[in-house]
Amino acid sequence: MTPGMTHIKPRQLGAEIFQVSTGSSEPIYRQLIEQLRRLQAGGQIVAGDAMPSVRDVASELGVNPMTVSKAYSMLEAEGLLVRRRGLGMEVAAQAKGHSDLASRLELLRPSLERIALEASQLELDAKSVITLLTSILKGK
Amino acid sequence: MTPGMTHIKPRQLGAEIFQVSTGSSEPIYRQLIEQLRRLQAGGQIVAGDAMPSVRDVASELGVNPMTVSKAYSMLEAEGLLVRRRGLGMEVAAQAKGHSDLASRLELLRPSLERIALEASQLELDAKSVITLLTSILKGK
Amino acid sequence: MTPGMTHIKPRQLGAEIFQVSTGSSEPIYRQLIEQLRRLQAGGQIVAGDAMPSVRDVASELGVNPMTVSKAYSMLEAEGLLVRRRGLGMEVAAQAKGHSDLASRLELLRPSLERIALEASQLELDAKSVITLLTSILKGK
Amino acid sequence: MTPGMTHIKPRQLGAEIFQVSTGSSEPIYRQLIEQLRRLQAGGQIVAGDAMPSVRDVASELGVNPMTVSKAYSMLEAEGLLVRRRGLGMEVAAQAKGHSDLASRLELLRPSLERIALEASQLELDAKSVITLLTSILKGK
DNA sequence: GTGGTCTAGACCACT
DNA sequence: GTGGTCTAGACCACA
Repeated sequence: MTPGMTHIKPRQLGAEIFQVSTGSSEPIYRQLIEQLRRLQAGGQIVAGDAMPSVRDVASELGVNPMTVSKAYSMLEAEGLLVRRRGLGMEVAAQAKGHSDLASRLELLRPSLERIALEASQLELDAKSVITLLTSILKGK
Repeated sequence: MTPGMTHIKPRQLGAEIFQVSTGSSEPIYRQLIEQLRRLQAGGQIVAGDAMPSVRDVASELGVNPMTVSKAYSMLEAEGLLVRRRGLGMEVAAQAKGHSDLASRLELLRPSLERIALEASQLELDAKSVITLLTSILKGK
Repeated sequence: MTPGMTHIKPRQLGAEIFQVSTGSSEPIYRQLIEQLRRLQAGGQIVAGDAMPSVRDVASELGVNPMTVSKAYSMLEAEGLLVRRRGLGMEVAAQAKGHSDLASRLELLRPSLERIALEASQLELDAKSVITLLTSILKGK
Repeated sequence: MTPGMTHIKPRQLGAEIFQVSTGSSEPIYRQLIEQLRRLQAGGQIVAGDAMPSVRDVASELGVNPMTVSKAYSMLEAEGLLVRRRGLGMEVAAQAKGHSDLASRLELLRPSLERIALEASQLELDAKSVITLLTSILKGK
């Protein structure tokens, strides 16, 4: 491709964008839905990106295709994905796109409040919790 | 326990020790079980403490008494609670009791790892996350 | 029941509120969804009414329970139904309720426009179409 | 056909004879098939008329050429169209031709019965429905 | 009893 | 190849 010539062609996303824990009590299809919402809010997937096929995701994760399909369908109903008949799903143009930092932090707030509740039940001081979280965040 | 201070009569715990979110996909009975485990590891409930009655907890939380009863039964099977016929449940003497700081932190690690995953999907930097968590922990 | 004493108890809806044509190309679950939306807009089902169980509807219609469940889930996601854990689904309080005549007519407009298109392709005059529709409407 | 008026050369139909809604759950190829059946029953297309090319219809409607091709093939199998090698499809001589009014009305009956069902679910009175349909039919 | 989730597998519509 | 729909049947969470 000649430098200076930019092909604005949609990206094909791979099945590895998803990570599920089958042991969790959270339903798999819901894990997929919430991950995709975050990836979209974080700007890691953008309008026009082609989603990995239902079958690819299903075989990669070792789950039934219908489980993935259910997640895709609900994301389509919610407007985050659009179906291209016979071609697959892609990220909707309508999708709000990369949110600003404050909005994204707000999406994390409920999870952090849960942490705070658990920490208080465990009688953990703020410093210990922060230290551990910092090391986990840095380790990634 | 402060030396010189003797527990003569067991403490009666109130239903407010539990907080559940009925909207969550996590089963209510499991929320109850995990909260009680944390309260016990954190030393906030100790051997001999009388648990609030199934009926009180159920009405306080607005859930079905069977749900609370199921949690209590599973905690009894696990050895954390014991059933005192005619008196209700109390925290078992056998219960390991207050764990050390490192052990309690380990109980929080899975939740923190989930936070790290969500944060990375939201493209949030460590500093912002730490700042928000700190403010939430301090606010409590 | 003593006259003058009114029990405001929620009504239990029967499976016969639904009619599906399995031969149609419109998916069964979607037929169910759209029928329920109309019944609600028409005020024939109101907030608090208990929906017939998934199993009842499935056996009455001769379809798989998952098909009915899918319709119920999507109506729940859309806010028209709420799930009462262990008890079944009921019409949401939030549901807008009986719409006014003009709004309900608007819900019928797309179908009527389709009729107009088909009639024009069949070279049918307005009078004949109106006459036939009138007889069908009266026959009900 | 007016006496004295002779069709010497077949008419070339344009792609605009078709109208599809891609959002509908009704398959596009079926929408095409049914529209053509109606146009033929209504006498708007007659034996010998040349159908617009698959490519024209596809680009005009924004659908895949295979979809149009499939509809044409099924109409050919049904005998309504014939394939003229190198020239495209045309309306078959064998086609029954313009049906009488009663027959055409019967083709519309199923759609009207659906209207009646929807109207009853919306608790709409016959008069309102008739009034709206009349205005739509007149407006066209 | 209620609905929810998941699987395995079939068939369909569309590219 | 893509996703959609449906079935039959299993197991779970909750009342």
